[in-house]
Amino acid sequence: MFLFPGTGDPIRVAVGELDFFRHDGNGWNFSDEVGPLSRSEVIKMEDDPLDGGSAVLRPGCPDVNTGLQLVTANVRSDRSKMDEFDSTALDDKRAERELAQMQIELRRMNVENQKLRETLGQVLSSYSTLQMQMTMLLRRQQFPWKSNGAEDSQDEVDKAVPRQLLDLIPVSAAEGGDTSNSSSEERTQERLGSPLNTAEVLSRQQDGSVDVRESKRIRLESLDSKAPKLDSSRAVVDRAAVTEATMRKARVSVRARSEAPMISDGCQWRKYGQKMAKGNPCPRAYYRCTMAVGCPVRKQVQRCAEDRSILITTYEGTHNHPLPAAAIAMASTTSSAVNMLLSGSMSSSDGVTNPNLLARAIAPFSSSLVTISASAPFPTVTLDLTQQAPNPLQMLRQLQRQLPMPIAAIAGHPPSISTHNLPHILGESMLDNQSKFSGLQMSQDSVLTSMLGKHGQQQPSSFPDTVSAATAAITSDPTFTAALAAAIASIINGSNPANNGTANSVKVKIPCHGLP
DNA sequence: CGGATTTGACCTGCGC
DNA sequence: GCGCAGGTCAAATCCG
Repeated sequence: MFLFPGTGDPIRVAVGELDFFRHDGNGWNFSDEVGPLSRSEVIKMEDDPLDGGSAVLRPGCPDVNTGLQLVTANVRSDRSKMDEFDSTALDDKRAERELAQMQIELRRMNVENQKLRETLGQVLSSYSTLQMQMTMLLRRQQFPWKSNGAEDSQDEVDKAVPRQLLDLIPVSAAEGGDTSNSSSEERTQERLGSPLNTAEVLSRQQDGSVDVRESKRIRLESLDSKAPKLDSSRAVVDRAAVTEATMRKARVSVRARSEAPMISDGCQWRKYGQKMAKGNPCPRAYYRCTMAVGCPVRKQVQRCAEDRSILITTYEGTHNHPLPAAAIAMASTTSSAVNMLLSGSMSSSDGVTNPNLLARAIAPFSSSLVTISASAPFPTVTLDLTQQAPNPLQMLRQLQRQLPMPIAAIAGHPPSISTHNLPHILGESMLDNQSKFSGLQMSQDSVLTSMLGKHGQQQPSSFPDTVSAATAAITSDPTFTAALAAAIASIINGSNPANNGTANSVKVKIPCHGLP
Protein backbone atom coordinates (compact mmCIF):
# COMPACT_ATOMS: atom_id res chain seq x y z
CA MET A 1 0.00 0.00 0.00
CA PHE A 2 1.24 3.45 -0.87
CA LEU A 3 0.38 6.33 1.32
CA PHE A 4 0.83 10.00 0.91
CA PRO A 5 0.25 12.26 3.81
CA GLY A 6 -1.85 15.29 3.55
CA THR A 7 -0.95 18.59 2.04
CA GLY A 8 2.08 20.17 3.51
CA ASP A 9 3.56 16.90 4.67
CA PRO A 10 6.74 15.61 3.18
CA ILE A 11 6.64 12.71 0.77
CA ARG A 12 6.83 9.37 2.45
CA VAL A 13 6.05 6.07 0.93
CA ALA A 14 5.31 3.13 3.13
CA VAL A 15 5.25 -0.23 1.47
CA GLY A 16 3.10 -2.74 3.23
CA GLU A 17 4.24 -2.87 6.81
CA LEU A 18 7.75 -1.84 6.04
CA ASP A 19 9.44 1.37 6.72
CA PHE A 20 9.42 4.43 4.59
CA PHE A 21 11.11 4.95 1.28
CA ARG A 22 12.44 8.14 -0.09
CA HIS A 23 13.93 9.02 -3.41
CA ASP A 24 17.34 10.61 -3.82
CA GLY A 25 17.17 11.26 -7.54
CA ASN A 26 18.83 8.01 -8.47
CA GLY A 27 16.47 5.58 -6.94
CA TRP A 28 14.31 4.77 -4.03
CA ASN A 29 16.09 4.49 -0.74
CA PHE A 30 14.98 2.68 2.30
CA SER A 31 14.74 4.88 5.34
CA ASP A 32 14.13 3.79 8.87
CA GLU A 33 13.46 7.30 9.98
CA VAL A 34 10.13 8.91 9.85
CA GLY A 35 11.30 12.45 10.22
CA PRO A 36 10.33 15.07 7.67
CA LEU A 37 12.16 15.20 4.42
CA SER A 38 14.10 18.26 3.63
CA ARG A 39 13.12 20.26 0.62
CA SER A 40 16.12 18.99 -1.26
CA GLU A 41 14.96 15.47 -0.63
CA VAL A 42 11.69 16.00 -2.35
CA ILE A 43 11.78 14.09 -5.54
CA LYS A 44 11.77 15.54 -8.97
CA MET A 45 11.27 12.79 -11.42
CA GLU A 46 11.61 13.00 -15.13
CA ASP A 47 8.51 13.41 -17.13
CA ASP A 48 7.13 10.14 -18.24
CA PRO A 49 5.32 10.00 -21.57
CA LEU A 50 3.10 7.33 -20.13
CA ASP A 51 1.97 9.67 -17.51
CA GLY A 52 0.26 12.69 -18.83
CA GLY A 53 2.23 15.10 -16.75
CA SER A 54 3.41 15.80 -13.29
CA ALA A 55 1.32 15.85 -10.24
CA VAL A 56 1.87 18.80 -8.01
CA LEU A 57 1.98 17.61 -4.49
CA ARG A 58 2.02 20.88 -2.72
CA PRO A 59 2.68 24.47 -3.45
CA GLY A 60 6.25 25.51 -3.23
CA CYS A 61 7.62 22.09 -3.91
CA PRO A 62 9.11 20.91 -7.14
CA ASP A 63 6.77 19.02 -9.37
CA VAL A 64 6.63 15.40 -8.51
CA ASN A 65 5.70 12.56 -10.71
CA THR A 66 5.55 9.39 -8.75
CA GLY A 67 4.81 7.41 -11.82
CA LEU A 68 2.43 5.39 -9.72
CA GLN A 69 -0.66 7.49 -10.11
CA LEU A 70 -1.00 7.56 -6.41
CA VAL A 71 -3.95 9.24 -4.88
CA THR A 72 -2.84 12.30 -3.03
CA ALA A 73 -4.63 14.98 -1.21
CA ASN A 74 -3.39 17.53 -3.65
CA VAL A 75 -4.87 19.17 -6.67
CA ARG A 76 -4.77 17.22 -9.85
CA SER A 77 -5.43 18.48 -13.32
CA ASP A 78 -8.36 17.34 -15.40
CA ARG A 79 -6.00 16.36 -18.14
CA SER A 80 -4.18 13.97 -15.91
CA LYS A 81 -7.50 12.45 -14.87
CA MET A 82 -8.33 11.73 -18.47
CA ASP A 83 -4.90 10.31 -19.15
CA GLU A 84 -5.16 8.21 -16.07
CA PHE A 85 -8.38 6.73 -17.32
CA ASP A 86 -6.76 5.87 -20.66
CA SER A 87 -3.63 4.41 -19.29
CA THR A 88 -4.85 2.63 -16.22
CA ALA A 89 -3.65 -0.76 -17.37
CA LEU A 90 -0.23 0.54 -18.29
CA ASP A 91 0.03 2.35 -15.02
CA ASP A 92 -0.91 -0.72 -13.10
CA LYS A 93 1.91 -2.56 -14.81
CA ARG A 94 4.27 0.27 -14.05
CA ALA A 95 3.17 0.25 -10.47
CA GLU A 96 3.78 -3.44 -10.23
CA ARG A 97 7.16 -3.00 -11.84
CA GLU A 98 7.99 -0.22 -9.45
CA LEU A 99 6.90 -2.32 -6.53
CA ALA A 100 9.00 -5.22 -7.75
CA GLN A 101 11.98 -2.92 -8.04
CA MET A 102 11.41 -1.67 -4.56
CA GLN A 103 11.20 -5.19 -3.25
CA ILE A 104 14.45 -6.06 -5.00
CA GLU A 105 16.01 -2.97 -3.55
CA LEU A 106 14.70 -3.87 -0.13
CA ARG A 107 16.16 -7.32 -0.40
CA ARG A 108 19.46 -5.87 -1.48
CA MET A 109 19.44 -3.58 1.51
CA ASN A 110 18.57 -6.42 3.81
CA VAL A 111 21.61 -8.27 2.54
CA GLU A 112 23.68 -5.17 3.02
CA ASN A 113 22.28 -4.77 6.47
CA GLN A 114 23.18 -8.34 7.26
CA LYS A 115 26.73 -7.71 6.08
CA LEU A 116 26.94 -4.66 8.26
CA ARG A 117 25.76 -6.66 11.19
CA GLU A 118 28.39 -9.27 10.52
CA THR A 119 30.99 -6.54 10.38
CA LEU A 120 29.70 -5.23 13.66
CA GLY A 121 30.04 -8.70 15.08
CA GLN A 122 33.64 -8.83 13.98
CA VAL A 123 34.32 -5.44 15.46
CA LEU A 124 32.76 -6.46 18.74
CA SER A 125 34.71 -9.66 18.72
CA SER A 126 37.93 -7.78 18.08
CA TYR A 127 37.06 -5.38 20.83
CA SER A 128 36.49 -8.23 23.22
CA THR A 129 39.89 -9.61 22.37
CA LEU A 130 41.55 -6.26 22.81
CA GLN A 131 39.80 -5.77 26.09
CA MET A 132 41.17 -9.02 27.37
CA GLN A 133 44.62 -8.11 26.11
CA MET A 134 44.36 -4.85 27.97
CA THR A 135 43.34 -6.68 31.10
CA MET A 136 46.30 -8.95 30.64
CA LEU A 137 48.66 -6.02 30.29
CA LEU A 138 47.25 -4.36 33.37
CA ARG A 139 47.62 -7.58 35.20
CA ARG A 140 51.22 -7.88 34.13
CA GLN A 141 51.81 -4.39 35.45
CA GLN A 142 50.24 -5.35 38.72
CA PHE A 143 52.20 -8.61 38.98
CA PRO A 144 55.41 -7.80 37.08
CA TRP A 145 57.25 -10.77 38.54
CA LYS A 146 54.99 -13.03 36.58
CA SER A 147 56.62 -12.11 33.31
CA ASN A 148 60.15 -11.78 34.58
CA GLY A 149 63.02 -13.78 33.29
CA ALA A 150 64.96 -16.79 34.50
CA GLU A 151 64.41 -16.29 38.21
CA ASP A 152 60.70 -16.60 37.69
CA SER A 153 59.25 -19.75 39.11
CA GLN A 154 55.87 -21.32 39.29
CA ASP A 155 56.27 -21.59 43.04
CA GLU A 156 56.66 -17.88 43.42
CA VAL A 157 53.66 -17.24 41.33
CA ASP A 158 51.65 -19.78 43.23
CA LYS A 159 52.63 -18.22 46.50
CA ALA A 160 52.00 -14.69 45.46
CA VAL A 161 48.82 -15.17 43.55
CA PRO A 162 45.94 -17.35 44.62
CA ARG A 163 45.24 -20.11 42.15
CA GLN A 164 41.82 -18.63 41.54
CA LEU A 165 43.40 -15.47 40.20
CA LEU A 166 45.85 -17.32 38.03
CA ASP A 167 42.98 -19.27 36.64
CA LEU A 168 41.39 -16.20 35.27
CA ILE A 169 44.15 -14.76 33.14
CA PRO A 170 42.89 -14.76 29.58
CA VAL A 171 46.12 -15.80 28.03
CA SER A 172 44.45 -16.99 24.92
CA ALA A 173 43.34 -13.49 24.17
CA ALA A 174 46.78 -12.16 24.92
CA GLU A 175 48.13 -14.51 22.34
CA GLY A 176 45.97 -13.06 19.68
CA GLY A 177 42.51 -14.07 20.55
CA ASP A 178 42.72 -17.61 19.33
CA THR A 179 41.59 -19.78 22.15
CA SER A 180 41.73 -23.05 20.35
CA ASN A 181 43.03 -25.79 22.50
CA SER A 182 46.38 -26.41 20.94
CA SER A 183 47.24 -23.55 18.69
CA SER A 184 47.75 -20.85 21.28
CA GLU A 185 50.39 -22.89 23.03
CA GLU A 186 52.15 -23.36 19.78
CA ARG A 187 51.83 -19.71 18.98
CA THR A 188 53.22 -18.84 22.37
CA GLN A 189 56.17 -21.03 21.63
CA GLU A 190 56.66 -19.40 18.29
CA ARG A 191 56.44 -15.97 19.79
CA LEU A 192 59.02 -16.85 22.37
CA GLY A 193 61.25 -18.30 19.71
CA SER A 194 61.67 -21.56 21.57
CA PRO A 195 60.96 -24.93 20.05
CA LEU A 196 58.26 -27.19 21.26
CA ASN A 197 59.57 -29.35 24.01
CA THR A 198 59.90 -33.06 23.57
CA ALA A 199 56.71 -34.00 25.30
CA GLU A 200 54.70 -31.60 23.22
CA VAL A 201 56.38 -32.76 20.06
CA LEU A 202 55.49 -36.30 21.01
CA SER A 203 51.94 -35.25 21.57
CA ARG A 204 51.70 -34.23 17.96
CA GLN A 205 50.28 -36.74 15.67
CA GLN A 206 51.72 -37.59 12.35
CA ASP A 207 49.09 -35.67 10.44
CA GLY A 208 50.18 -32.51 12.17
CA SER A 209 47.22 -32.33 14.49
CA VAL A 210 47.70 -32.32 18.21
CA ASP A 211 46.58 -35.06 20.47
CA VAL A 212 44.41 -32.97 22.71
CA ARG A 213 44.32 -35.53 25.42
CA GLU A 214 48.10 -35.80 25.47
CA SER A 215 48.67 -32.08 25.39
CA LYS A 216 46.12 -31.69 28.14
CA ARG A 217 48.00 -34.18 30.23
CA ILE A 218 51.23 -32.32 29.65
CA ARG A 219 49.50 -29.13 30.59
CA LEU A 220 48.17 -30.56 33.77
CA GLU A 221 51.49 -32.14 34.64
CA SER A 222 53.13 -28.78 34.35
CA LEU A 223 50.34 -27.33 36.39
CA ASP A 224 50.77 -29.85 39.14
CA SER A 225 54.51 -29.61 39.24
CA LYS A 226 55.68 -27.70 42.26
CA ALA A 227 59.33 -27.71 41.23
CA PRO A 228 60.71 -24.36 40.12
CA LYS A 229 61.05 -24.09 36.39
CA LEU A 230 64.55 -23.17 35.32
CA ASP A 231 63.44 -22.69 31.76
CA SER A 232 61.74 -19.35 31.92
CA SER A 233 60.11 -19.65 28.54
CA ARG A 234 58.70 -22.98 29.55
CA ALA A 235 57.41 -21.41 32.73
CA VAL A 236 55.63 -18.79 30.72
CA VAL A 237 54.20 -21.45 28.48
CA ASP A 238 53.09 -23.44 31.49
CA ARG A 239 51.28 -20.46 32.88
CA ALA A 240 49.78 -19.85 29.49
CA ALA A 241 48.58 -23.41 29.46
CA VAL A 242 47.29 -23.13 32.98
CA THR A 243 45.45 -19.93 32.33
CA GLU A 244 44.15 -21.07 29.01
CA ALA A 245 42.81 -24.21 30.56
CA THR A 246 41.14 -22.32 33.32
CA MET A 247 40.00 -19.48 31.13
CA ARG A 248 37.56 -21.96 29.81
CA LYS A 249 36.37 -22.63 33.34
CA ALA A 250 34.86 -19.19 33.70
CA ARG A 251 31.25 -19.80 32.86
CA VAL A 252 28.03 -18.07 32.19
CA SER A 253 24.91 -19.93 33.12
CA VAL A 254 21.49 -18.91 31.90
CA ARG A 255 18.29 -20.18 33.43
CA ALA A 256 15.21 -19.71 31.33
CA ARG A 257 11.84 -21.33 30.94
CA SER A 258 11.70 -23.13 27.65
CA GLU A 259 10.06 -26.20 26.27
CA ALA A 260 12.62 -26.33 23.51
CA PRO A 261 15.61 -28.62 23.99
CA MET A 262 17.91 -25.64 23.59
CA ILE A 263 17.65 -21.88 23.68
CA SER A 264 18.59 -20.32 20.38
CA ASP A 265 21.71 -18.22 20.74
CA GLY A 266 22.72 -17.75 17.15
CA CYS A 267 25.61 -20.18 17.20
CA GLN A 268 25.90 -23.61 15.66
CA TRP A 269 26.46 -26.40 18.11
CA ARG A 270 27.27 -30.04 17.86
CA LYS A 271 26.38 -32.42 20.59
CA TYR A 272 29.33 -34.49 21.70
CA GLY A 273 28.11 -36.13 24.82
CA GLN A 274 25.35 -36.72 27.28
CA LYS A 275 25.61 -37.69 30.87
CA MET A 276 23.39 -38.31 33.81
CA ALA A 277 24.38 -35.87 36.48
CA LYS A 278 24.03 -36.74 40.11
CA GLY A 279 20.90 -35.43 41.75
CA ASN A 280 19.12 -34.71 38.50
CA PRO A 281 16.95 -37.22 36.66
CA CYS A 282 17.38 -35.20 33.50
CA PRO A 283 20.49 -35.87 31.44
CA ARG A 284 23.01 -33.16 30.83
CA ALA A 285 23.94 -32.61 27.19
CA TYR A 286 27.32 -31.35 26.08
CA TYR A 287 27.70 -29.21 22.99
CA ARG A 288 30.65 -27.56 21.30
CA CYS A 289 30.61 -24.66 18.90
CA THR A 290 31.01 -25.73 15.29
CA MET A 291 31.08 -22.33 13.67
CA ALA A 292 34.84 -22.51 13.29
CA VAL A 293 37.39 -25.28 13.46
CA GLY A 294 38.95 -25.36 16.88
CA CYS A 295 36.52 -22.98 18.54
CA PRO A 296 36.88 -23.76 22.23
CA VAL A 297 33.42 -22.67 23.26
CA ARG A 298 31.26 -25.35 24.81
CA LYS A 299 27.97 -25.41 26.49
CA GLN A 300 26.00 -27.69 28.72
CA VAL A 301 22.26 -27.92 28.60
CA GLN A 302 20.25 -29.45 31.37
CA ARG A 303 16.77 -29.18 32.75
CA CYS A 304 16.36 -28.06 36.30
CA ALA A 305 15.65 -30.95 38.62
CA GLU A 306 13.14 -28.96 40.67
CA ASP A 307 11.32 -27.41 37.76
CA ARG A 308 11.75 -29.21 34.48
CA SER A 309 10.33 -26.32 32.54
CA ILE A 310 13.51 -24.45 33.35
CA LEU A 311 16.38 -24.94 30.98
CA ILE A 312 19.85 -24.31 32.32
CA THR A 313 22.41 -23.47 29.68
CA THR A 314 26.00 -23.03 30.73
CA TYR A 315 28.51 -21.45 28.37
CA GLU A 316 32.23 -21.82 28.67
CA GLY A 317 35.03 -20.25 26.65
CA THR A 318 35.47 -17.51 24.11
CA HIS A 319 34.76 -17.81 20.43
CA ASN A 320 37.80 -17.56 18.17
CA HIS A 321 35.86 -16.49 15.10
CA PRO A 322 33.52 -13.75 13.94
CA LEU A 323 30.00 -14.20 15.13
CA PRO A 324 26.70 -13.67 13.43
CA ALA A 325 24.71 -10.82 14.86
CA ALA A 326 22.34 -13.15 16.61
CA ALA A 327 25.19 -14.76 18.50
CA ILE A 328 26.96 -11.62 19.58
CA ALA A 329 24.85 -11.11 22.65
CA MET A 330 25.56 -14.42 24.25
CA ALA A 331 29.17 -14.54 23.16
CA SER A 332 29.73 -11.12 24.61
CA THR A 333 28.05 -12.26 27.77
CA THR A 334 30.59 -14.98 28.28
CA SER A 335 33.54 -12.75 27.55
CA SER A 336 32.08 -10.00 29.69
CA ALA A 337 31.57 -12.49 32.46
CA VAL A 338 35.15 -13.58 32.26
CA ASN A 339 36.30 -9.98 32.20
CA MET A 340 34.08 -9.22 35.13
CA LEU A 341 35.59 -12.03 37.13
CA LEU A 342 39.02 -10.93 36.02
CA SER A 343 38.48 -7.38 37.06
CA GLY A 344 36.97 -8.54 40.29
CA SER A 345 40.11 -10.44 41.02
CA MET A 346 42.27 -7.49 40.24
CA SER A 347 40.33 -5.13 42.39
CA SER A 348 40.61 -7.45 45.34
CA SER A 349 44.01 -6.12 46.15
CA ASP A 350 43.02 -2.52 46.51
CA GLY A 351 40.97 -3.12 49.59
CA VAL A 352 37.79 -1.81 48.12
CA THR A 353 34.84 -3.41 49.79
CA ASN A 354 31.57 -2.96 48.08
CA PRO A 355 29.36 -6.00 48.13
CA ASN A 356 27.59 -5.63 44.85
CA LEU A 357 26.68 -2.62 42.89
CA LEU A 358 24.18 -4.39 40.77
CA ALA A 359 22.47 -5.83 43.81
CA ARG A 360 21.81 -2.35 45.05
CA ALA A 361 20.83 -1.21 41.64
CA ILE A 362 18.05 -3.67 41.14
CA ALA A 363 17.25 -4.54 44.71
CA PRO A 364 13.86 -2.84 44.62
CA PHE A 365 12.51 -5.73 42.59
CA SER A 366 13.56 -8.55 44.73
CA SER A 367 15.98 -9.18 47.49
CA SER A 368 17.03 -12.29 45.64
CA LEU A 369 17.75 -10.60 42.37
CA VAL A 370 21.42 -10.71 42.97
CA THR A 371 23.19 -13.18 45.13
CA ILE A 372 26.86 -13.80 45.53
CA SER A 373 28.00 -17.32 45.94
CA ALA A 374 31.48 -18.68 46.37
CA SER A 375 30.30 -22.24 46.25
CA ALA A 376 30.42 -22.71 42.52
CA PRO A 377 33.09 -25.14 41.35
CA PHE A 378 34.03 -22.71 38.59
CA PRO A 379 33.75 -18.96 38.44
CA THR A 380 30.22 -18.62 37.17
CA VAL A 381 27.84 -15.85 36.34
CA THR A 382 24.32 -17.16 36.59
CA LEU A 383 21.54 -15.26 34.91
CA ASP A 384 18.17 -16.33 36.12
CA LEU A 385 15.44 -15.34 33.72
CA THR A 386 12.75 -17.47 35.27
CA GLN A 387 11.48 -15.21 38.00
CA GLN A 388 8.11 -13.56 37.79
CA ALA A 389 7.98 -9.81 37.65
CA PRO A 390 5.47 -7.16 36.70
CA ASN A 391 7.24 -6.28 33.49
CA PRO A 392 10.76 -6.85 32.24
CA LEU A 393 10.79 -3.42 30.66
CA GLN A 394 9.89 -1.86 33.96
CA MET A 395 12.79 -3.72 35.39
CA LEU A 396 15.09 -2.42 32.70
CA ARG A 397 13.88 1.11 33.19
CA GLN A 398 14.21 0.78 36.92
CA LEU A 399 17.65 -0.64 36.44
CA GLN A 400 18.53 2.33 34.32
CA ARG A 401 17.36 4.71 37.01
CA GLN A 402 18.96 2.84 39.84
CA LEU A 403 22.41 2.42 38.45
CA PRO A 404 24.83 4.58 40.38
CA MET A 405 26.26 6.02 37.19
CA PRO A 406 24.38 7.05 34.12
CA ILE A 407 24.04 4.33 31.59
CA ALA A 408 25.56 6.65 29.05
CA ALA A 409 28.60 6.88 31.26
CA ILE A 410 28.97 3.13 31.28
CA ALA A 411 28.56 3.22 27.57
CA GLY A 412 31.64 5.38 27.46
CA HIS A 413 33.48 2.27 28.49
CA PRO A 414 32.93 0.33 25.33
CA PRO A 415 32.46 -3.21 26.48
CA SER A 416 31.69 -5.93 24.06
CA ILE A 417 28.06 -5.26 24.70
CA SER A 418 27.71 -1.98 26.47
CA THR A 419 24.60 -0.50 27.86
CA HIS A 420 24.89 1.86 24.97
CA ASN A 421 24.33 -1.16 22.84
CA LEU A 422 21.46 -2.38 24.89
CA PRO A 423 18.80 -1.08 22.58
CA HIS A 424 20.60 -2.65 19.69
CA ILE A 425 20.91 -5.92 21.48
CA LEU A 426 17.25 -5.91 22.19
CA GLY A 427 16.75 -4.80 18.66
CA GLU A 428 18.52 -7.90 17.48
CA SER A 429 16.08 -9.96 19.40
CA MET A 430 13.20 -8.09 17.99
CA LEU A 431 14.54 -8.27 14.49
CA ASP A 432 13.80 -11.94 14.71
CA ASN A 433 10.33 -11.04 15.73
CA GLN A 434 9.64 -8.54 13.05
CA SER A 435 6.31 -10.07 12.32
CA LYS A 436 5.23 -9.28 15.82
CA PHE A 437 6.25 -5.71 15.34
CA SER A 438 4.92 -5.34 11.87
CA GLY A 439 2.11 -3.11 12.87
CA LEU A 440 4.20 -0.66 14.75
CA GLN A 441 5.65 1.11 11.74
CA MET A 442 8.53 2.21 13.88
CA SER A 443 12.24 1.78 13.58
CA GLN A 444 13.97 -0.42 16.07
CA ASP A 445 15.61 2.45 17.77
CA SER A 446 12.48 4.44 18.14
CA VAL A 447 10.65 1.43 19.50
CA LEU A 448 13.40 0.78 21.95
CA THR A 449 13.87 4.35 22.88
CA SER A 450 10.22 4.38 23.74
CA MET A 451 10.48 1.10 25.57
CA LEU A 452 13.42 2.03 27.68
CA GLY A 453 12.41 5.60 28.20
CA LYS A 454 14.55 8.49 27.12
CA HIS A 455 15.94 10.39 30.05
CA GLY A 456 12.75 9.82 31.95
CA GLN A 457 10.65 11.66 29.46
CA GLN A 458 6.97 11.11 29.36
CA GLN A 459 6.02 8.48 26.88
CA PRO A 460 3.64 9.15 24.06
CA SER A 461 0.06 8.14 24.46
CA SER A 462 0.52 5.04 22.35
CA PHE A 463 3.31 3.87 24.54
CA PRO A 464 1.36 1.25 26.53
CA ASP A 465 0.39 -0.52 23.36
CA THR A 466 3.89 -0.36 22.09
CA VAL A 467 5.21 -1.70 25.34
CA SER A 468 2.70 -4.50 25.28
CA ALA A 469 3.67 -5.47 21.80
CA ALA A 470 7.33 -5.15 22.54
CA THR A 471 7.01 -7.07 25.77
CA ALA A 472 5.12 -9.84 24.08
CA ALA A 473 7.68 -10.03 21.35
CA ILE A 474 10.84 -9.98 23.36
CA THR A 475 9.63 -12.19 26.15
CA SER A 476 8.51 -14.79 23.69
CA ASP A 477 11.87 -14.79 22.03
CA PRO A 478 14.55 -16.97 23.57
CA THR A 479 17.24 -14.75 22.12
CA PHE A 480 16.03 -12.07 24.46
CA THR A 481 17.50 -14.23 27.14
CA ALA A 482 20.86 -13.86 25.53
CA ALA A 483 20.43 -10.18 24.93
CA LEU A 484 19.40 -9.43 28.47
CA ALA A 485 22.13 -11.63 29.79
CA ALA A 486 24.65 -9.71 27.76
CA ALA A 487 23.31 -6.42 28.97
CA ILE A 488 23.39 -7.40 32.60
CA ALA A 489 26.80 -8.97 32.34
CA SER A 490 27.98 -5.85 30.65
CA ILE A 491 26.58 -3.68 33.39
CA ILE A 492 28.26 -5.84 35.96
CA ASN A 493 31.43 -5.57 33.98
CA GLY A 494 31.19 -1.84 33.71
CA SER A 495 30.59 -1.31 37.38
CA ASN A 496 32.84 -4.01 38.48
CA PRO A 497 35.70 -2.09 40.08
CA ALA A 498 33.51 -1.77 43.11
CA ASN A 499 33.36 -5.50 43.44
CA ASN A 500 35.50 -6.82 46.19
CA GLY A 501 36.40 -9.84 44.14
CA THR A 502 35.98 -12.25 46.98
CA ALA A 503 33.33 -14.27 45.31
CA ASN A 504 33.88 -16.42 42.31
CA SER A 505 30.26 -16.60 41.39
CA VAL A 506 27.65 -13.97 40.88
CA LYS A 507 24.04 -14.87 40.50
CA VAL A 508 21.78 -12.44 38.79
CA LYS A 509 18.13 -13.19 38.99
CA ILE A 510 16.27 -11.28 36.35
CA PRO A 511 12.54 -11.29 36.70
CA CYS A 512 10.98 -11.93 33.37
CA HIS A 513 7.35 -12.76 33.06
CA GLY A 514 5.96 -14.76 30.24
CA LEU A 515 9.27 -16.10 29.07
CA PRO A 516 8.59 -19.30 27.19
C1' DC B 1 26.77 -40.39 1.69
C1' DG B 2 28.07 -36.94 4.83
C1' DG B 3 26.99 -34.73 8.91
C1' DA B 4 24.76 -35.02 13.38
C1' DT B 5 23.53 -37.71 17.34
C1' DT B 6 23.88 -41.52 20.57
C1' DT B 7 26.16 -44.07 23.91
C1' DG B 8 29.53 -46.84 26.22
C1' DA B 9 34.27 -46.39 27.42
C1' DC B 10 37.84 -43.76 29.05
C1' DC B 11 40.26 -39.96 31.50
C1' DT B 12 40.79 -36.82 35.29
C1' DG B 13 40.08 -34.59 39.73
C1' DC B 14 38.75 -35.07 44.25
C1' DG B 15 37.44 -36.94 48.67
C1' DC B 16 38.02 -40.64 51.78
C1' DG C 1 44.72 -46.67 46.32
C1' DC C 2 39.90 -46.72 45.51
C1' DG C 3 35.48 -45.14 44.23
C1' DC C 4 32.67 -41.56 42.49
C1' DA C 5 31.29 -37.87 39.51
C1' DG C 6 32.11 -34.77 35.74
C1' DG C 7 33.78 -34.34 31.30
C1' DT C 8 35.35 -36.06 26.77
C1' DC C 9 36.20 -39.28 23.05
C1' DA C 10 35.03 -42.02 19.27
C1' DA C 11 32.69 -45.91 17.11
C1' DA C 12 28.12 -46.98 15.99
C1' DT C 13 23.95 -45.36 14.51
C1' DC C 14 20.62 -42.26 12.65
C1' DC C 15 18.84 -39.07 9.40
C1' DG C 16 18.10 -35.85 5.65
